[in-house]
Amino acid sequence: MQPRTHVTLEDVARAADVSLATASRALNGMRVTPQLRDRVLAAAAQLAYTPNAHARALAGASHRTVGVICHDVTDPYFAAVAGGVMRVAGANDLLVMLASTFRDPEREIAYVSMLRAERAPAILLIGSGFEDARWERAMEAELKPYLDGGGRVAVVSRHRSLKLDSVLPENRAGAAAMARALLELGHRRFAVLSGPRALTTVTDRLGGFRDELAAAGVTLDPAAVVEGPFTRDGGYQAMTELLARGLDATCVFALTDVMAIGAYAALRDHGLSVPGDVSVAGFDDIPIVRDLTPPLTTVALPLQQLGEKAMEMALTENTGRRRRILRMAGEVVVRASTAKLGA
Amino acid sequence: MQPRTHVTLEDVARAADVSLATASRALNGMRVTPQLRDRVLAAAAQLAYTPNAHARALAGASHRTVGVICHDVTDPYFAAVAGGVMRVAGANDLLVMLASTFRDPEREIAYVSMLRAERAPAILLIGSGFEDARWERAMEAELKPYLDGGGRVAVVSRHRSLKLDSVLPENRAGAAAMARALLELGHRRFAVLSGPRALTTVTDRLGGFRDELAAAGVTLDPAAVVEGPFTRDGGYQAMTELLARGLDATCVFALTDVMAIGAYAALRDHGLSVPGDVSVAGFDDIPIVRDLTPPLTTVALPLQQLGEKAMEMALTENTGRRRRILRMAGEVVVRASTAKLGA
DNA sequence: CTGAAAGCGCTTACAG
DNA sequence: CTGAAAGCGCTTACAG
Repeated sequence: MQPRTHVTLEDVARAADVSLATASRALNGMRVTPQLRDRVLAAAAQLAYTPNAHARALAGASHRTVGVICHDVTDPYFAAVAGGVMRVAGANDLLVMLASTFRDPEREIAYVSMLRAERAPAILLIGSGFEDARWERAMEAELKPYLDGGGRVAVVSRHRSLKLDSVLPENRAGAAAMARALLELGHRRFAVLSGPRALTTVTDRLGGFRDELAAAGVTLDPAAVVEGPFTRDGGYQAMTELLARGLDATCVFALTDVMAIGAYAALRDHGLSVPGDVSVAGFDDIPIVRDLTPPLTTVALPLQQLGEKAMEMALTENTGRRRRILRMAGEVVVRASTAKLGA
Repeated sequence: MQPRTHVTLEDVARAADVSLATASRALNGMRVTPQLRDRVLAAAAQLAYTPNAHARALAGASHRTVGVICHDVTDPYFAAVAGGVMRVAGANDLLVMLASTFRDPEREIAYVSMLRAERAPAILLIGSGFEDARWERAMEAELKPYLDGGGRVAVVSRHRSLKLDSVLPENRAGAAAMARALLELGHRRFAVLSGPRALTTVTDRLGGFRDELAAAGVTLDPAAVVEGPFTRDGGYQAMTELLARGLDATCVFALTDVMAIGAYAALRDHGLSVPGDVSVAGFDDIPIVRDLTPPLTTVALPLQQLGEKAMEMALTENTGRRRRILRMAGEVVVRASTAKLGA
């Protein structure tokens, strides 16, 4: 911005007829004679003074703006988590810089770099990491100096390689629990709407689901696992593809609620009913799935809490000698989208 | 953050054996002998140097972080608009500081103040303003010095009193068009799920709807207008209240899609079907309403564009002598939630 | 093209 | 408690 007429501390000090130091102290609530304090405050108000946050940060005062990087604010999953982050941030008088990578790994690294430049006291990384060695190295190259400089980083739902304080939804266990619940309902033939294999969330959920089925003697046909983007349209496409291949399953497990929503639409467009013709299950429990018809069976994650805990973690010093990991369990919620099959 | 070991420009200059000025110029892509430039870049990379954004801002370089204030990131409406904002911001290498007021007027003003302190080159206010004289005065007291200091402000869907560059959805016209569409379908008895009267969006949409009905000789019974928060649960409560009063309408108009979603749930819980027992219409066309059962009739607003245009407006100088206003029309999309009544 | 130096607006030891 | 002064890390006229 082209500063034109910015009121500075010096203006306030002059108006109150005190020194710069006294004006600064009065404004920051440090010990100052009440009389002087009042004069300073009055002058500041009168001049509509706002301190320059950059000057403060440069001069050593702590900066109250934290950075949050997510894939896409538009996605209900991230919106819910971000909501939790902002709640805690607001309660702590912190401003949040929220960046959307739109799932571009390069951009994610660029944002960390910008946040580093901003000297944000904390950075939150929300969302699944990429399983890509080159990306990991580049990310570490950014994070390392940031951490060395005293920066705090916390992560929600990340990959194993970055050794950071983390809030981890129990994706594997949640998917396994879903497998059991579905088996319990009598299903034996499954299909999966999967996301990009490069995402750790995908490998965890898919692995947990498949292994639990295997433990029950049910094998998941690789041809019944279709990959698509982690979006509503990705779910639509994947479901359509599955249908084109000749769906041979009584139940479709979408690795994400958002994908399940797309699957609903694809099934509807093909004249198939849920759960009459095929059952559908999801993962996450984003708020809207309760309002779908039928309400979606899913693995409920405490989404808002995920964000709150990560923010709290980043705000509190890690006194121990190793990284902190907070695991958050998911809970299967059986709703009307999954049919109980007769014996 | 307690800076411990921050690499500074001086470190880079020393490592490259050049002056501070040359290091700065090389890093900022200004004319420098290729040889020196290479040395500086190499040193910077080697040291993992990141410039201190605060120092740059203080020294007069423009700051690349803009501020966005919305009511609630969690709300699909704001998420969609914010998505548009972030797209344009990302394309311009801008970082976005996104704040959520959670609909607290005080907090909104506090955020503007913080953004002002950050010397953000632009501030976007997303969402309906409050029709409250005290609040307006306080807001103006923050905004005025910010604008005088060269700050840019653009607003999406705001109130009339703040004379700012604005992107305005045509709420009144959209609601009127919806009234016509509903009359066209044969409806004559209406109810409205309204939001807080203090929001300008509410007065516009409600007014447009009511006036258009009146023009057709249909009066909207005041008792058929129920007020609730602009949330899913607010819609649920309002619809429930309406039912308790003894619903005497063939069609319910929710001033917001999010409220309509709550209304669906309330109707379902009362064993009423849409549109069999009662028709429902909304406003906004948030992405999810296409996937509801039945898909919702609504006034479609170009949500992402609202955000994009506002960001573009804030990024481009207002050369004229008066504020810019960009009106964005809504379009009625009739889907399956509204029945056609026989003659 | 390059460098020495001033200055951006604060905070905080350091004296008094 | 108060004030003069140094310093935070850059950028940018101003000389050369």
